[in-house]
Amino acid sequence: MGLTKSEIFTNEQNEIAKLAKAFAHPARVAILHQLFKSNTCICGDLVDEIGLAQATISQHLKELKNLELIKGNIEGTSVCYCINQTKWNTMKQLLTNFFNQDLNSSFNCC
Amino acid sequence: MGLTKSEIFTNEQNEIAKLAKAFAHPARVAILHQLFKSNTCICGDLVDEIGLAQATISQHLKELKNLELIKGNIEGTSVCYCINQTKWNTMKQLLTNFFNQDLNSSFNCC
DNA sequence: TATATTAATCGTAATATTGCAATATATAAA
DNA sequence: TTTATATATTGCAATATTACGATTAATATA
Repeated sequence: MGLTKSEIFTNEQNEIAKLAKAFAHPARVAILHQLFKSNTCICGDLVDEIGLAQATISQHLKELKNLELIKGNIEGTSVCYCINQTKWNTMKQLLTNFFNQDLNSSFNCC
Repeated sequence: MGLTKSEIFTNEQNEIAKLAKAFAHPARVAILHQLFKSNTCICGDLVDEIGLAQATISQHLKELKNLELIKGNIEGTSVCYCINQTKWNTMKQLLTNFFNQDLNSSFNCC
């Protein structure tokens, strides 16, 4: 128990859920906000900007990187992160399609 | 520890995260798919359609109801659920705005 | 009224997530 | 080469989530 039964859902449903998880924590939303807002996207800057420990930020960055929503680039001792625009766009497509699906009819029981 | 530090994030960041959680599990995505697809949206039908126990479906429905993304309507012994279109639209607005934010510049370190 | 049907709630086990201190790693600078 | 700087990883504690059997509550039907 406690284990999500992925096998009973469609690939699309699992993919939507997986991507939505990226935004399901305010720290990751804050990181993404920052990456959009700023040209410099050094990990240390994110730690300063958001008030969480370095280890915690690093962990959230790893999750976003695993989903390929961001890319990291080593620059000396620091790492420069930025949005992976290609993946961001396919994610956007999938999620907005989900949001924009129409009700089958005007019938509404509630 | 293990407790999300909501107070260090903006209201918008917390709200995005809270709503994204609704879609962060395939069972809830499946429930919403079903509610969009079908006129009849009886809880028992969802249990049959999706292969999870009644208690589990009921719990997921409760979360969606708490977020006000769906409404429930008692009909005899059964309960008819459907999308709360007003809330769905405000959610859609918030999330798509987030997805559509532009990069500050064409500069890209990666 | 007694019984069946439907959904919510409770209790609990298993698993996942969040957060951080401590440590490891890797590069830059002295 | 030694030291400083920046990030990743490890280990662990606290909390949250997921799933389901059992039970409860509420209505419908016989």
